[in-house]
Amino acid sequence: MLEQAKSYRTYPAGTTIVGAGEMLTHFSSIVIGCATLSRTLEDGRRQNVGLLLPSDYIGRPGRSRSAFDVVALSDTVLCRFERTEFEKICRTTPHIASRLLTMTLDELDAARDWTVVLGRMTAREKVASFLVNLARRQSRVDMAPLPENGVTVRLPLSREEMANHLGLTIETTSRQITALRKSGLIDTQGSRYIRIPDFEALAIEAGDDEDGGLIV
Amino acid sequence: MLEQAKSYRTYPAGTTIVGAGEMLTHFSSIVIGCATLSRTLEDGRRQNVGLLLPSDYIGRPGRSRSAFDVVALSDTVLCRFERTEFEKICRTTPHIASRLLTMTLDELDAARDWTVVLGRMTAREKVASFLVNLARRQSRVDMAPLPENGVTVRLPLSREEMANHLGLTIETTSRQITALRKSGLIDTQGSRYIRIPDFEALAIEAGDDEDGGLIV
DNA sequence: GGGCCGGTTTGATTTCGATCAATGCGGTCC
DNA sequence: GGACCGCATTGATCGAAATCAAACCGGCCC
Repeated sequence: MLEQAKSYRTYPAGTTIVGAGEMLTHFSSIVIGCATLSRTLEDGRRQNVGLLLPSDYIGRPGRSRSAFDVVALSDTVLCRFERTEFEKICRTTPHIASRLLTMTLDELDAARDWTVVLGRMTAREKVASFLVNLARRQSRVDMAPLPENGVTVRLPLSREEMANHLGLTIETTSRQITALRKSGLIDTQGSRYIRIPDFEALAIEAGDDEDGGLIV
Repeated sequence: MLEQAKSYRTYPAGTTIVGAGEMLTHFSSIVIGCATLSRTLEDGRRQNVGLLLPSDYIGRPGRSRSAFDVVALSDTVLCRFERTEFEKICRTTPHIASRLLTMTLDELDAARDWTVVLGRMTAREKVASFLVNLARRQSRVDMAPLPENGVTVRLPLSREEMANHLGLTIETTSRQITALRKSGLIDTQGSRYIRIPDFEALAIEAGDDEDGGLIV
């Protein structure tokens, strides 16, 4: 059933996997790599609405077109099911459907959490929140708990893509990273690696009252 | 089955239906009224992450606590199912589960759309977007198509709640409404009624390239 | 009526992030 | 090596929205 319908496909970094409004022939999940879900306004303003990491899925049963652009940030391998085939599987395998619902509800919570960041946080808090979220997700993907002292995060995005995620410009994003470094909250190693010496301290800077449990 | 497990409950305007982090004993849907889904940061900043109108639901199978505050804006009647009972129904009635998935996917798209508004739009565009969205949703609830000329929207929220929805302050929200009125894009009748003489014009102001079809 | 009270509007000023504009930095190609 | 190119950082200035502060308005109670 599931096994037979499965196929894999690789997208090089920078490729558009699906454009907004285009047909989504497959339901896929990310095996390796990283992609963004974004929208571009006519005048060129762009906003990322999601960051897809391994185990995240693309596409949805019952909707044939994508509402957003899906762009591979790094070389990305997708595990794919033909959409109508997948819908059939959903109907006949309650367990899959229920798992999908749980994942979707989690994504909904994450999207709403992000809404708070975009609507009410300062540039500094936005950057701090993003790093905290990314560190949590990466530790979850790696199946390793956050080390007590010193986490290193690999940024899968350029400054421009970070800015699009945060609703900021490249310049302010860069300035805030510099500012966080000067405050001793982070350490930079090239532009793609950030070490967080005290995770709790950064989480506080992110205005994150919640206990950042790994399992959400 | 469904019929027997059902109960109704009314919440007066201003009441908190569930607080963030509290137990969610029921899965409910709004019958009459209007509620917000919001989060408050320690320093008092507040962001609405959703506006719940009739037919929207509150709660989720598989999660016992609410991630957000749910507050009734007007007197609100909920149709409720005991949560564990509802989960049982979901497992045994694939049709319900699949309907719930569709609704959740729609909410996810809406949350992501809103993310774009919060992240990249100006105050004027935010207010215009909100009015356009609200008009579309109200016309859907009323099951009536948007009249070609002149829609009147009843705002179920105060300026403060609008500001919390838009990631703005009360003052800028109010100023933008005044500005849209002076531009002839809207007409105000008291602070809770807004008439939109030319819906398309307002949609353009909202940076809305999409054809705002009623059925999404 | 008059006074109060909550919400809304309007005004003056400040501030944070955007914009405009260099400069820096690492990699690659000649 | 040197020139170039794409990205990132830093600097100077501008502007949109926040903040501070004052009217305004409608409803309600005395």
